[in-house]
Amino acid sequence: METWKKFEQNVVSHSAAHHLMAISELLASNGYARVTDVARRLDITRGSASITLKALRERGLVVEDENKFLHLSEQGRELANLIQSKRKILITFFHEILGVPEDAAETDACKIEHLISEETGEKLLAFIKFLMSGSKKADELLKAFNNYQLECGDISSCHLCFDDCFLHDHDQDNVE
Amino acid sequence: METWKKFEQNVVSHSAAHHLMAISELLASNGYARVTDVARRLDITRGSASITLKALRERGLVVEDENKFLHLSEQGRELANLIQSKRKILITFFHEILGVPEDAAETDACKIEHLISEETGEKLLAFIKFLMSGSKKADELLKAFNNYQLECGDISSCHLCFDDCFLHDHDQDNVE
DNA sequence: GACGTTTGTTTGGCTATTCAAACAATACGG
DNA sequence: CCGTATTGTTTGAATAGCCAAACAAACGTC
Repeated sequence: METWKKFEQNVVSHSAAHHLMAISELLASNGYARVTDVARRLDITRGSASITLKALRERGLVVEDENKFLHLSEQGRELANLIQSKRKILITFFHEILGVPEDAAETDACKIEHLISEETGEKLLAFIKFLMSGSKKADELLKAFNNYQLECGDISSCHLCFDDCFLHDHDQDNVE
Repeated sequence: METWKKFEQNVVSHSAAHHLMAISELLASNGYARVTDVARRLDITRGSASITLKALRERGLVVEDENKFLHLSEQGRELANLIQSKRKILITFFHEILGVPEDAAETDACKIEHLISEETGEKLLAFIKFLMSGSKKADELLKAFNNYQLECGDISSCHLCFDDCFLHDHDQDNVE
């Protein structure tokens, strides 16, 4: 399978992920979640929410009351938590560590939260924990990175020109 | 506009991005790129490629010869390079720095390369450059992170439980 | 020049996601 | 009991991608 086709092969789609998280958040804030509440929260029509939620019910991620109240199954809850964790990890990394403005960080995180693997999420979490552990080494490095960014002026002078920098270092390691 | 709806609002879709990159790579490796070549490279039918490439032609990202040979417009080339740069940056970060296995890093990068903003890409590039600059501080930190990872054993013991760790540090800063 | 291959396009079908609009069921007020 | 509002579902239409299959044009071979 070509790598690029794996884009669609995720546990849940972006839309489905947000339906699950909407239920989770509504339960936490309002105590209940119905089709209408999910639709309102996601700013889509009740019809759309109804259909998507029906599919999630059939997949066993969402459960419905006798009274039409929606709940997450154990599996659904785990999935929602997983994605929410990834989002928080990404926002923290982009904003707190890289210094991307908060709203841009949130947009980027929202786009990719349901796409990154558990493995990458875990490693990134470990990295963030390490950098924010308060250890002298980490603090110094973060400070140094801030200065480095300032020195570079607008890093935009570089404009994502990755190639020139150090891409082939590895190949050339052997050549030396 | 709800943040979560921005998922679809990108310069190009995942599919379109890969059509552009396929042309770019085919031109580099074979010297030419036709509809059939793009289709073969992406492992889709010629029909699908034909339609997607037609749309890209209409958007001015792809140009066609008198002889049906495909080329990228200036804009198309820039876009392809941008996305390719982001992919390389992401792979480097996931694999070289976080220690995610190479194929997992590539899969993750492929999924999100066309989604992250220029700003995040630039900051991430700066961060990578800084960490891989060979400076003593950076090297020590990377080594320390590796040890940290080993100590934690399988970080899976933590399982993306972001919340407990330090999420609310900021709110609590003020409380003290 | 007839036959087979390659190439590019078009068509019909499928899935997922959205909307708008129609509809049914339930509930509340008077 | 009638009218109105709320809720949830269904239906028809749109878009984006994909496939399979049919098709036309061009090229090669003998």
